[in-house]
Amino acid sequence: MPEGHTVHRIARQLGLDLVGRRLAVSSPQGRFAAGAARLDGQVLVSVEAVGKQLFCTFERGDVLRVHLGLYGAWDFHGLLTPLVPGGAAAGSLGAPRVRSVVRMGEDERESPADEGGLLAAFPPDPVGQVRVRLASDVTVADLRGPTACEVLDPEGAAAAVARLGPDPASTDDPAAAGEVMVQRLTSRNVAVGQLLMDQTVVAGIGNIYRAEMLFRARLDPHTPGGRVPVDVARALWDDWCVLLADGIRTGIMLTRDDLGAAEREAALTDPSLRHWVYHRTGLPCLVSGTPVVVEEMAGRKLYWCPTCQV
DNA sequence: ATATCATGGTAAC
DNA sequence: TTACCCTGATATT
Repeated sequence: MPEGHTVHRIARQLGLDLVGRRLAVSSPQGRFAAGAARLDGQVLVSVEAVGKQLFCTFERGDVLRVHLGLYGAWDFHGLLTPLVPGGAAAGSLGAPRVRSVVRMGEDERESPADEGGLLAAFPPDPVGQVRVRLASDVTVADLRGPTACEVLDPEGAAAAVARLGPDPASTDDPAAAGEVMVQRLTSRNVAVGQLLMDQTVVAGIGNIYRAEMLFRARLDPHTPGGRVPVDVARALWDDWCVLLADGIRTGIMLTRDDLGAAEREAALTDPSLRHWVYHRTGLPCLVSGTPVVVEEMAGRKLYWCPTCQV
Protein backbone atom coordinates (compact mmCIF):
# COMPACT_ATOMS: atom_id res chain seq x y z
CA MET A 1 0.00 0.00 0.00
CA PRO A 2 2.77 2.35 -0.81
CA GLU A 3 2.91 5.56 -2.73
CA GLY A 4 6.16 6.77 -4.22
CA HIS A 5 7.81 7.88 -1.01
CA THR A 6 7.71 4.35 0.45
CA VAL A 7 9.42 2.83 -2.56
CA HIS A 8 12.18 5.41 -2.38
CA ARG A 9 12.72 4.57 1.29
CA ILE A 10 12.89 0.87 0.44
CA ALA A 11 15.43 1.61 -2.27
CA ARG A 12 17.44 3.58 0.26
CA GLN A 13 17.37 0.78 2.82
CA LEU A 14 18.42 -1.80 0.27
CA GLY A 15 21.13 0.57 -0.92
CA LEU A 16 22.56 1.02 2.56
CA ASP A 17 22.57 -2.60 3.66
CA LEU A 18 22.52 -4.94 0.64
CA VAL A 19 24.09 -3.11 -2.31
CA GLY A 20 27.70 -4.11 -2.88
CA ARG A 21 27.19 -7.51 -1.28
CA ARG A 22 26.99 -10.95 -2.77
CA LEU A 23 23.48 -12.16 -2.03
CA ALA A 24 21.70 -15.41 -1.52
CA VAL A 25 18.45 -15.02 -3.44
CA SER A 26 15.62 -17.47 -2.87
CA SER A 27 11.87 -17.78 -3.16
CA PRO A 28 10.66 -19.47 0.03
CA GLN A 29 7.13 -19.41 -1.36
CA GLY A 30 8.27 -20.98 -4.61
CA ARG A 31 6.44 -18.68 -7.01
CA PHE A 32 9.66 -16.95 -8.03
CA ALA A 33 11.93 -19.97 -8.00
CA ALA A 34 13.31 -19.55 -11.52
CA GLY A 35 14.04 -15.85 -11.13
CA ALA A 36 15.62 -16.37 -7.75
CA ALA A 37 17.89 -19.09 -9.13
CA ARG A 38 19.06 -16.71 -11.83
CA LEU A 39 19.96 -13.99 -9.32
CA ASP A 40 21.34 -16.22 -6.59
CA GLY A 41 25.00 -15.65 -5.81
CA GLN A 42 25.33 -12.36 -7.67
CA VAL A 43 26.49 -9.06 -6.21
CA LEU A 44 23.71 -6.48 -5.98
CA VAL A 45 25.15 -3.49 -7.82
CA SER A 46 22.51 -0.77 -7.47
CA VAL A 47 18.91 -0.13 -6.48
CA GLU A 48 16.73 2.60 -7.92
CA ALA A 49 13.13 3.63 -7.33
CA VAL A 50 11.13 5.25 -10.11
CA GLY A 51 7.57 6.12 -9.20
CA LYS A 52 6.18 3.10 -7.39
CA GLN A 53 8.58 0.67 -9.01
CA LEU A 54 11.83 -0.69 -7.72
CA PHE A 55 14.74 -1.74 -9.93
CA CYS A 56 17.53 -3.84 -8.42
CA THR A 57 20.50 -4.33 -10.75
CA PHE A 58 22.84 -7.29 -10.28
CA GLU A 59 26.40 -7.73 -11.46
CA ARG A 60 25.57 -9.73 -14.58
CA GLY A 61 23.09 -7.07 -15.72
CA ASP A 62 19.95 -8.81 -14.53
CA VAL A 63 17.41 -6.34 -13.15
CA LEU A 64 14.81 -7.34 -10.58
CA ARG A 65 11.70 -5.21 -11.11
CA VAL A 66 9.25 -5.06 -8.19
CA HIS A 67 5.89 -3.34 -7.84
CA LEU A 68 4.20 -3.68 -4.47
CA GLY A 69 0.66 -3.05 -5.67
CA LEU A 70 -1.97 -2.58 -2.99
CA TYR A 71 -0.58 -4.70 -0.21
CA GLY A 72 2.93 -5.71 -1.01
CA ALA A 73 5.66 -5.04 1.54
CA TRP A 74 9.29 -5.62 2.38
CA ASP A 75 10.26 -6.97 5.78
CA PHE A 76 13.84 -6.36 6.89
CA HIS A 77 15.71 -8.39 9.48
CA GLY A 78 19.13 -8.31 11.03
CA LEU A 79 21.79 -5.65 10.70
CA LEU A 80 20.14 -2.50 9.36
CA THR A 81 21.22 1.09 8.96
CA PRO A 82 18.56 3.44 10.35
CA LEU A 83 17.06 5.79 7.78
CA VAL A 84 17.74 8.97 9.68
CA PRO A 85 15.35 11.84 8.93
CA GLY A 86 17.45 14.20 6.86
CA GLY A 87 19.20 11.40 5.07
CA ALA A 88 22.63 11.47 6.66
CA ALA A 89 23.69 8.08 7.89
CA ALA A 90 26.71 9.28 9.84
CA GLY A 91 27.30 9.09 13.57
CA SER A 92 26.03 6.65 16.13
CA LEU A 93 22.38 7.42 15.36
CA GLY A 94 22.86 6.18 11.83
CA ALA A 95 25.14 3.28 12.63
CA PRO A 96 23.92 -0.12 11.52
CA ARG A 97 22.33 -2.02 14.36
CA VAL A 98 20.44 -5.22 14.78
CA ARG A 99 16.72 -4.82 14.47
CA SER A 100 13.98 -7.36 14.46
CA VAL A 101 11.51 -6.46 11.73
CA VAL A 102 10.92 -3.28 9.84
CA ARG A 103 7.96 -3.62 7.56
CA MET A 104 8.00 -1.15 4.72
CA GLY A 105 4.79 -0.97 2.76
CA GLU A 106 2.41 1.14 4.76
CA ASP A 107 3.34 2.88 7.97
CA GLU A 108 6.62 1.35 9.01
CA ARG A 109 6.61 -0.90 12.03
CA GLU A 110 9.38 -2.34 14.08
CA SER A 111 9.00 -5.36 16.29
CA PRO A 112 10.23 -5.10 19.86
CA ALA A 113 13.98 -5.39 19.83
CA ASP A 114 15.46 -8.65 20.98
CA GLU A 115 19.02 -8.19 19.87
CA GLY A 116 20.56 -11.12 21.71
CA GLY A 117 18.08 -13.66 20.42
CA LEU A 118 18.02 -12.26 16.94
CA LEU A 119 21.54 -12.84 15.81
CA ALA A 120 21.43 -16.31 17.27
CA ALA A 121 18.36 -17.05 15.17
CA PHE A 122 19.75 -15.48 12.02
CA PRO A 123 18.58 -15.87 9.35
CA PRO A 124 15.01 -16.01 10.62
CA ASP A 125 12.57 -18.52 9.17
CA PRO A 126 10.34 -16.93 6.52
CA VAL A 127 6.97 -15.96 7.97
CA GLY A 128 3.98 -16.54 5.70
CA GLN A 129 4.27 -16.18 1.95
CA VAL A 130 7.66 -14.74 1.03
CA ARG A 131 8.03 -14.31 -2.73
CA VAL A 132 11.69 -13.30 -2.65
CA ARG A 133 14.35 -13.29 0.02
CA LEU A 134 17.51 -11.25 -0.54
CA ALA A 135 20.06 -12.23 2.06
CA SER A 136 23.57 -11.19 2.94
CA ASP A 137 25.43 -12.75 5.85
CA VAL A 138 23.86 -10.27 8.26
CA THR A 139 20.82 -8.72 6.60
CA VAL A 140 17.64 -10.21 5.13
CA ALA A 141 15.00 -8.50 2.99
CA ASP A 142 11.76 -10.43 2.44
CA LEU A 143 9.33 -9.40 -0.29
CA ARG A 144 5.70 -10.42 0.12
CA GLY A 145 2.51 -9.81 -1.84
CA PRO A 146 3.90 -7.89 -4.83
CA THR A 147 1.86 -7.19 -7.93
CA ALA A 148 4.96 -7.44 -10.10
CA CYS A 149 8.20 -9.30 -9.53
CA GLU A 150 10.29 -10.23 -12.53
CA VAL A 151 13.83 -10.36 -13.88
CA LEU A 152 14.53 -8.13 -16.88
CA ASP A 153 17.56 -7.51 -19.01
CA PRO A 154 18.92 -3.94 -19.07
CA GLU A 155 16.92 -3.07 -22.18
CA GLY A 156 13.73 -4.37 -20.61
CA ALA A 157 14.37 -2.36 -17.48
CA ALA A 158 15.02 0.77 -19.51
CA ALA A 159 11.78 0.21 -21.37
CA ALA A 160 9.87 -0.13 -18.09
CA VAL A 161 11.34 3.14 -16.84
CA ALA A 162 10.58 4.83 -20.15
CA ARG A 163 6.89 3.98 -19.74
CA LEU A 164 6.76 6.05 -16.55
CA GLY A 165 6.22 9.76 -16.20
CA PRO A 166 8.70 11.94 -14.33
CA ASP A 167 9.54 11.34 -10.67
CA PRO A 168 11.03 14.28 -8.75
CA ALA A 169 13.18 11.91 -6.70
CA SER A 170 14.71 10.06 -9.63
CA THR A 171 15.75 12.94 -11.86
CA ASP A 172 18.70 15.29 -11.67
CA ASP A 173 16.73 18.00 -13.45
CA PRO A 174 13.43 18.51 -11.62
CA ALA A 175 12.59 21.64 -13.60
CA ALA A 176 12.83 19.89 -16.95
CA ALA A 177 11.00 16.88 -15.56
CA GLY A 178 8.26 19.21 -14.35
CA GLU A 179 7.78 20.55 -17.85
CA VAL A 180 7.22 17.01 -19.07
CA MET A 181 4.47 16.53 -16.49
CA VAL A 182 2.93 19.92 -17.31
CA GLN A 183 2.89 19.09 -20.99
CA ARG A 184 1.28 15.68 -20.49
CA LEU A 185 -1.25 16.96 -17.95
CA THR A 186 -2.44 19.96 -19.93
CA SER A 187 -2.63 18.18 -23.28
CA ARG A 188 -5.39 15.75 -22.39
CA ASN A 189 -9.06 16.24 -21.72
CA VAL A 190 -9.25 13.68 -18.96
CA ALA A 191 -10.14 14.86 -15.45
CA VAL A 192 -7.11 16.14 -13.56
CA GLY A 193 -8.09 13.80 -10.72
CA GLN A 194 -7.42 10.88 -13.05
CA LEU A 195 -4.33 12.39 -14.64
CA LEU A 196 -2.53 12.74 -11.30
CA MET A 197 -2.98 9.00 -10.77
CA ASP A 198 -1.83 8.17 -14.30
CA GLN A 199 1.73 6.91 -13.87
CA THR A 200 2.63 7.90 -17.44
CA VAL A 201 1.81 11.54 -16.66
CA VAL A 202 3.66 11.73 -13.35
CA ALA A 203 5.02 8.78 -11.40
CA GLY A 204 4.57 7.93 -7.74
CA ILE A 205 1.32 9.68 -6.84
CA GLY A 206 -1.35 7.44 -5.33
CA ASN A 207 -4.84 7.93 -3.99
CA ILE A 208 -3.87 9.83 -0.85
CA TYR A 209 -1.41 12.25 -2.44
CA ARG A 210 -3.83 12.74 -5.34
CA ALA A 211 -6.71 13.88 -3.13
CA GLU A 212 -4.48 16.00 -0.93
CA MET A 213 -2.65 17.70 -3.79
CA LEU A 214 -5.94 18.69 -5.40
CA PHE A 215 -7.17 20.14 -2.14
CA ARG A 216 -3.92 22.00 -1.50
CA ALA A 217 -4.27 23.50 -4.99
CA ARG A 218 -7.98 24.20 -4.34
CA LEU A 219 -8.61 22.49 -7.67
CA ASP A 220 -11.82 20.74 -8.73
CA PRO A 221 -10.82 17.12 -9.50
CA HIS A 222 -13.14 17.09 -12.51
CA THR A 223 -11.32 19.89 -14.30
CA PRO A 224 -10.14 18.55 -17.67
CA GLY A 225 -6.37 18.57 -17.99
CA GLY A 226 -6.59 20.93 -20.94
CA ARG A 227 -8.39 23.48 -18.80
CA VAL A 228 -5.77 23.46 -16.05
CA PRO A 229 -3.73 26.67 -16.47
CA VAL A 230 -0.04 26.01 -17.06
CA ASP A 231 0.97 27.85 -13.90
CA VAL A 232 -1.46 25.72 -11.87
CA ALA A 233 0.01 22.55 -13.43
CA ARG A 234 3.50 23.79 -12.54
CA ALA A 235 2.32 24.44 -8.98
CA LEU A 236 1.04 20.85 -8.80
CA TRP A 237 4.49 19.58 -9.81
CA ASP A 238 6.20 21.86 -7.28
CA ASP A 239 3.86 20.64 -4.56
CA TRP A 240 4.56 17.01 -5.49
CA CYS A 241 8.29 17.73 -5.20
CA VAL A 242 7.74 19.07 -1.67
CA LEU A 243 5.40 16.29 -0.54
CA LEU A 244 7.56 13.51 -1.94
CA ALA A 245 10.76 14.82 -0.39
CA ASP A 246 8.98 15.16 2.94
CA GLY A 247 7.51 11.66 2.69
CA ILE A 248 10.90 10.16 1.87
CA ARG A 249 12.49 12.00 4.78
CA THR A 250 9.90 11.08 7.40
CA GLY A 251 8.29 7.91 6.08
CA ILE A 252 4.89 9.46 6.74
CA MET A 253 2.37 11.15 4.47
CA LEU A 254 1.66 14.33 6.39
CA THR A 255 -0.13 16.52 3.89
CA ARG A 256 -1.61 19.17 6.20
CA ASP A 257 0.63 22.20 6.41
CA ASP A 258 -1.41 24.08 9.00
CA LEU A 259 -0.37 22.12 12.08
CA GLY A 260 1.54 23.44 15.05
CA ALA A 261 4.37 21.49 16.61
CA ALA A 262 2.17 19.66 19.12
CA GLU A 263 -0.41 18.71 16.49
CA ARG A 264 2.30 17.55 14.15
CA GLU A 265 3.65 15.35 16.89
CA ALA A 266 0.20 13.83 17.43
CA ALA A 267 -0.19 13.23 13.71
CA LEU A 268 2.89 11.02 13.70
CA THR A 269 0.99 8.35 15.57
CA ASP A 270 -2.58 9.14 14.47
CA PRO A 271 -3.20 8.87 10.71
CA SER A 272 -6.61 10.53 11.04
CA LEU A 273 -4.90 13.85 11.80
CA ARG A 274 -2.66 13.93 8.74
CA HIS A 275 -4.91 14.89 5.85
CA TRP A 276 -7.19 17.66 4.61
CA VAL A 277 -9.77 15.47 2.89
CA TYR A 278 -8.51 11.90 2.47
CA HIS A 279 -10.69 9.47 4.40
CA ARG A 280 -12.71 12.33 5.93
CA THR A 281 -16.10 11.66 4.29
CA GLY A 282 -18.87 13.68 5.98
CA LEU A 283 -16.51 15.44 8.34
CA PRO A 284 -16.37 19.23 8.10
CA CYS A 285 -13.73 20.58 5.75
CA LEU A 286 -10.95 22.03 7.87
CA VAL A 287 -11.13 25.27 5.88
CA SER A 288 -14.76 25.79 4.88
CA GLY A 289 -16.68 23.52 7.23
CA THR A 290 -18.51 21.95 4.29
CA PRO A 291 -18.83 18.16 4.67
CA VAL A 292 -16.12 16.36 2.71
CA VAL A 293 -17.58 14.23 -0.07
CA VAL A 294 -16.38 10.99 -1.60
CA GLU A 295 -17.08 9.74 -5.09
CA GLU A 296 -15.85 7.00 -7.36
CA MET A 297 -13.46 8.16 -10.06
CA ALA A 298 -12.10 5.51 -12.43
CA GLY A 299 -12.67 2.84 -9.82
CA ARG A 300 -10.92 4.62 -6.96
CA LYS A 301 -12.36 6.67 -4.14
CA LEU A 302 -11.87 10.37 -4.51
CA TYR A 303 -12.25 12.66 -1.50
CA TRP A 304 -12.70 16.40 -1.96
CA CYS A 305 -14.34 19.56 -0.69
CA PRO A 306 -16.98 20.94 -3.07
CA THR A 307 -16.71 24.39 -1.53
CA CYS A 308 -12.94 24.87 -1.53
CA GLN A 309 -12.14 23.06 -4.75
CA VAL A 310 -13.58 25.00 -7.66
C1' DA B 1 -15.69 -16.69 12.32
C1' DT B 2 -16.63 -14.25 8.26
C1' DA B 3 -16.86 -10.14 5.34
C1' DT B 4 -15.14 -6.00 3.62
C1' DC B 5 -11.91 -2.79 2.36
C1' DA B 6 -7.25 -0.58 1.28
C1' DT B 7 -1.99 4.12 -0.18
C1' DG B 8 -2.38 -0.35 -7.27
C1' DG B 9 -2.32 -2.08 -11.75
C1' DT B 10 -3.28 -5.31 -15.53
C1' DA B 11 -5.89 -7.83 -18.54
C1' DA B 12 -10.04 -9.64 -19.94
C1' DC B 13 -14.85 -8.53 -21.17
C1' DT C 1 -16.27 -1.43 -16.54
C1' DT C 2 -15.13 -5.80 -14.04
C1' DA C 3 -12.32 -9.64 -12.34
C1' DC C 4 -8.37 -10.69 -10.37
C1' DC C 5 -3.98 -10.72 -7.87
C1' DC C 6 -3.31 -12.34 -2.85
C1' DT C 7 -2.17 -9.56 2.28
C1' DG C 8 -3.61 -7.60 6.55
C1' DA C 9 -6.44 -4.53 9.32
C1' DT C 10 -10.86 -3.52 10.61
C1' DA C 11 -15.91 -4.25 10.65
C1' DT C 12 -19.75 -7.26 11.10
C1' DT C 13 -22.17 -11.56 12.34
